[in-house]
Amino acid sequence: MNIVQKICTFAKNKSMSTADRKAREKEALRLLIIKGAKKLFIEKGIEQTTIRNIADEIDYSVGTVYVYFKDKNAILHDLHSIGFQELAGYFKGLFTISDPMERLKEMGRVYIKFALENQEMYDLMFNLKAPMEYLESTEEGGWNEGIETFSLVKKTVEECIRKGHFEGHHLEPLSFMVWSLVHGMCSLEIRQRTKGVKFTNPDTILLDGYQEYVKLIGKL
Amino acid sequence: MNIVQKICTFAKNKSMSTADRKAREKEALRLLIIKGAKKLFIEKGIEQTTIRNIADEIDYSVGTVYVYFKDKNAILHDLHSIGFQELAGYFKGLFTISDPMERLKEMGRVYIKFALENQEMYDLMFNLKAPMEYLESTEEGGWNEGIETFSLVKKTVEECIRKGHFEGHHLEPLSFMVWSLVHGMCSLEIRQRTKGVKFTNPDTILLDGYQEYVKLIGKL
DNA sequence: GTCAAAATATGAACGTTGTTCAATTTTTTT
DNA sequence: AAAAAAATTGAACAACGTTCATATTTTGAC
Repeated sequence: MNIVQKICTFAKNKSMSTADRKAREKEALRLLIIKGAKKLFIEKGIEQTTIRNIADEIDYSVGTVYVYFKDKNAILHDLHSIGFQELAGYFKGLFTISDPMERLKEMGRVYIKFALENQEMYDLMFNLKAPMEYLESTEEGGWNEGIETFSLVKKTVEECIRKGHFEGHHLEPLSFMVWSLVHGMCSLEIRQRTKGVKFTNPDTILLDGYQEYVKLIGKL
Repeated sequence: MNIVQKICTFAKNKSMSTADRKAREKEALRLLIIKGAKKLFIEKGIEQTTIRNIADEIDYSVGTVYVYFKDKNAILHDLHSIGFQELAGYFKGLFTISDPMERLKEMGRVYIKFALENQEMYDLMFNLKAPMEYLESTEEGGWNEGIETFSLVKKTVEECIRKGHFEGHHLEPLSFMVWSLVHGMCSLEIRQRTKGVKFTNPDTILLDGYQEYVKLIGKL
């Protein structure tokens, strides 16, 4: 079928239905792969999951996975994006809180909760190299997932400043500091750098640490 | 040579010299491997460095590497410990600063400087799973490297509290928060999660962010 | 100096990994 | 029903960490 025929095929409606179905099927299989991958990642860890595992899980062959994804990094990047969509969704839900200071505090709690309940996903979003390597291997713009989620924090900090809080502080570095503080706690915990450090109460050290931060900014 | 002979050999001094030399040579080769590994890690990244690369670098065979190290994780753990020794060394040097608040601020700057100048080492110390996996595979106590370094921060925070700073705050969660804040900034930067986030001044966002923290605790 | 034994070093071989691609099977169109 | 297109397959490849029987070197007693 040459290009002209393709255009004709595209023009006549009777064959549009099958083309649409094909597209839907392609998307469905893509999603099936992602879903299988996510299941295995959570079950046995990202590093312990192979492409063969994923193919087996969804009853397809290895080759098929590579038809739908350029490489393993592409799968990891897709899942990393899904993680950011979920986190950003939680953040957006917090905009019902009108007091920006309260909203900012709650954002941190939601962030920590998300990180602890989705440790493999969090790893993918913030610790692993794969998603960033995928971005560098393609020419499809920057790290929009992170930028957009961060902008929700920045917007909230901005409202705080406008309301008279954080006097003498600057929006961007302050927002970065806030993000870093919460990320740092989650990162240390998930990467096992709190184990062995004998805190008085190891089980609540994250929330206790966060409480110190809340106390701190409460004075500003 | 049976066990009795070994004890005899150990008892008589004339053969101690060669035994000592042997021990020194073993230690020297062990150090050679570590040094070669570190060089390659810095040159081409940890993930891109193979055991074969390391063996080639020091003109030994793969097998020899495995005589001196149980597995790759053992090498990574050794280097991770060396990193902590270096960082703890810098921290100890700061105890010439008598004002604990000034010392705490300087600790953060030194920490950030160390992280940015030794990104692969920092990754090993705080982001990679290998060193912790090694600890779990052996029964040789906990994560002393991290605990001891953290205790230097804790000690300084304690002095701050004693001097009347951080009123209403608690030592351990507060220290954890401080560490998390600085680690979070370094982790986000090193793992490329600041790239693409269009800060007004991307080159200085870490120090700018840290400055906000310094400003913050300066009021307490 | 000689020689057996102990210590050290070697690299071929194994099982897994991510990845590719010619061949096969299935679906669509004519 | 046949031809064309699309989708799927799994054997094969290179590279990885790791092992271990073999080879080499060093040691200590005579």
